[in-house]
Amino acid sequence: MELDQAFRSAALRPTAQRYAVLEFLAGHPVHATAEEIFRAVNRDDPRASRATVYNNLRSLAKAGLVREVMSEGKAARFDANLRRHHHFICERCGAVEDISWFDLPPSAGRVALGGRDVSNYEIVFRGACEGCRDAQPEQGAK
Amino acid sequence: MELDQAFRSAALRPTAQRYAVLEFLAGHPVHATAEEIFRAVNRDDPRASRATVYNNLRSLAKAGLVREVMSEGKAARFDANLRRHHHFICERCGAVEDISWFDLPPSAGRVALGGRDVSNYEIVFRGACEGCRDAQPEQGAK
DNA sequence: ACTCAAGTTAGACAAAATCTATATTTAGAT
DNA sequence: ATCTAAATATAGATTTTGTCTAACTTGAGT
Repeated sequence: MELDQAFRSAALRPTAQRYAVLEFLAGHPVHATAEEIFRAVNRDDPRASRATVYNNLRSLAKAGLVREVMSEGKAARFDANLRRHHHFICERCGAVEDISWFDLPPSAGRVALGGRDVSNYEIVFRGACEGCRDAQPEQGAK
Repeated sequence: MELDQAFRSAALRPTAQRYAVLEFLAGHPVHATAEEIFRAVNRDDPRASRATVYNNLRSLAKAGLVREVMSEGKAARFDANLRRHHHFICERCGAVEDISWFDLPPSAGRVALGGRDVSNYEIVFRGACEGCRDAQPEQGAK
């Protein structure tokens, strides 16, 4: 499976717990919180303590197999989508969706960025997702 | 002062505590955490409890005068939202800097965004800020 | 089999945010 | 000016999120 591949190329030991964390994230592209991952991993067998989940999220992140995505709520969220992508946040239902990658025109922001050395960027869009857009346009009063 | 203006147009009561929170954020564009705001506000007079600071950050955010900016650490960070802007995060020193606003070309991402209704967006750049770029290129071992 | 380092663990701890119940302030009516 | 209802503020308890510690387990290399 390609997860083994990922571990090998990252020179990271694929322990049962670590594997389970990565497997969950790879199979659930929903930007799970550490707590959700903890519960999911413990539903199946290789039990992992909270500390282990946090430890592994950190080692996976350091190896580049997972990344912590910025989020508005208090709990950190993680993502195993290794392809570059942008994000869309629905302001009505709170869903966070991946947007497939497109480049900014090379000139964009050249002036605004001044002497900074940009190695990466990401666009975060906000608005109404398809589901919410089709629902009640505003719900009047409340 | 323009803050009164802001309160009036948001139909939000400018209580001493609320005013102090907004004033601090407007005067310190550094993406403060709630804790920093709490301490700053209590250095001067109108003392505010922690709960009040959180309450006011939320009411100000709902009124659009302030916004919670996404951040990597665990503590939420806030920004007085008087001008639209992008962000730059230095991957070496962790600084978060504001980048003056520029629009995305209207066609950008049209396909990738599908049927979503975008009402706003923000670009987050990463890399080395001017200070870090000029410092040691990598620092060898560590 | 023995050793050492990496990994895991439970639970204590700390930090960040929210909640609760009460007190205070304010805007508007009288 | 006084009263009342709604909005706001408060201290402290509580919950949620994340980190730390110290003991235990595992496995690769010898």
